Amino acid sequence: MAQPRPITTPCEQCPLRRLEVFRPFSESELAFVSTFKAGELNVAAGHDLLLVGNNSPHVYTLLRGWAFRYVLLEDGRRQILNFVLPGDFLGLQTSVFEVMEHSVQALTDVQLCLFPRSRLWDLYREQPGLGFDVTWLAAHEESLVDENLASVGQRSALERMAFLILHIVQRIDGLGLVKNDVCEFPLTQQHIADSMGLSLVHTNKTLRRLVRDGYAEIGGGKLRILKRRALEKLGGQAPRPPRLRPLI
Amino acid sequence: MAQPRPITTPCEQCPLRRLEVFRPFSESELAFVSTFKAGELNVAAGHDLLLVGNNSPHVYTLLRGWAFRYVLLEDGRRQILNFVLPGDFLGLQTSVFEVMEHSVQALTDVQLCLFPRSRLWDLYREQPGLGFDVTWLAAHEESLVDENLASVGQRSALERMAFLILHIVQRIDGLGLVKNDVCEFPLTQQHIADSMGLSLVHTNKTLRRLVRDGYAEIGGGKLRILKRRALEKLGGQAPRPPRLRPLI
DNA sequence: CGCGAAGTTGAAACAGGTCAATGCTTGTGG
DNA sequence: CCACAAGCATTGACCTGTTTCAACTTCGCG
Repeated sequence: MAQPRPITTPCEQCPLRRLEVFRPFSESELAFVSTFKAGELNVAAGHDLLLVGNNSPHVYTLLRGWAFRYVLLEDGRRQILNFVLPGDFLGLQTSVFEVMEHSVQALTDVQLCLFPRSRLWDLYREQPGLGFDVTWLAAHEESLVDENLASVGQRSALERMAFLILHIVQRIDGLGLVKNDVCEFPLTQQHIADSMGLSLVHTNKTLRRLVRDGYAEIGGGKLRILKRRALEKLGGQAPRPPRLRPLI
Repeated sequence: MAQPRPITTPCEQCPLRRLEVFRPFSESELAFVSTFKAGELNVAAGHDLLLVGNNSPHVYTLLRGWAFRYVLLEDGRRQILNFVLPGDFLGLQTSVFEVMEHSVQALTDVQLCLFPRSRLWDLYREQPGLGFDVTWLAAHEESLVDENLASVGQRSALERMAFLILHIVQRIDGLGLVKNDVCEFPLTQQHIADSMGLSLVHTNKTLRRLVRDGYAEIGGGKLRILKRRALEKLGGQAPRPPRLRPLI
């Protein structure tokens, strides 16, 4: 299920780093990250990367694939907090609070860069700019959850659906993975339901309606946006240009 | 409404810092924070401290009083993201993203410590430990929103109410402000409704029910916990010991 | 004393939940 | 190549938690 691997993708040749959403790194920053990286980890879809209550010796950057952060209530209800895409940083909580307060599960097969927690201190000490970047990533993740909370707390099922779709497309787009308004979409309806705080059945009905009314198409692991304007009006999403971000 | 003031509470005599929830600071950390602090700000209840889209030249620590972070949807619906209590750090987003993505409003009259954003870089450079603390605070805030999202997404109205009450009491307790299961509680039902994603009317009915069934008492700006055990079962909150935290 | 903000309460409407059945894939083993 | 199981999607019928609407009360304050 989870197997460490030698490094197949050195940081200097990281395919993500070439993307223009990621801020250019200085020589010394890149050098630091490069020695910071201790290995890679491949995990198959459906398996947990991090588990609530645990305390991993590593922190991670998602290199390939999709994952999601979630919590379980006592009785098994699951809330997906947000989806994790390439370039996102994972496991900060184990460094900061000693234990994870949520779990993270692979949605597709994923590949992660693995960094030893023990050296996180060095990062702050030797590369204050990267320290700031870690804060950036933490604040960024919070802003994702903020938006999600506003959606779940205030919007109707159809509005939430529109929001989720746009939100995901917007993020994927920043990674250069949207062509002609089409992108990968590996979520099952259960994932959608759990992230939006809706029942599976109602999610299905709402999704059907959204498709029937021609807003978008979903199927075969792909998503196609058809009426972007209308979706934006529904979901209340202003189309934002992707923000220049750090990549650790 | 908002008036800067000379410093009346030097960091060395900060009443918060004496509390045992806050981790002890070294001489040099304290010295840094002390010169970092540029002033104080007093804001009256009901006024905004930070406004979405704006970009304040300062970051803040809440010294006294309550506030809340919130976003407004286009049509005026409001989602309260979380409540802000003494010791919490505010305005990080203006440093990290250039603009705020949420607003912050004073719930009671509040007093804030004011730090120049321009020196935040110095903090990371000169005091890596404090840099890490800022990350800590960002991650902590996220964990508050995570819990809130799980509550709003998965729990029934009554459960959410129980969760909110316990959650607040737990946080206030860390500040030493709960005596005999009684604490200040300045929220109106509208605040509660907007934080839980419920209508005002239903919030009222649920709250009434909670009181009628003897779980807690609310009134006169005070909250009294009566059946803690039962509330914890309802709200799914394990009583956690307050975590040792940094205070900038 | 009177006004505005906050809290209460009942009745009716509806969004979304629950239950139950059916189909469609896909992968596995015989 | 077929049978079967397992996971996911779909749909209808019914039920209920929550919203909405519309009073009315209470409280604090100028």
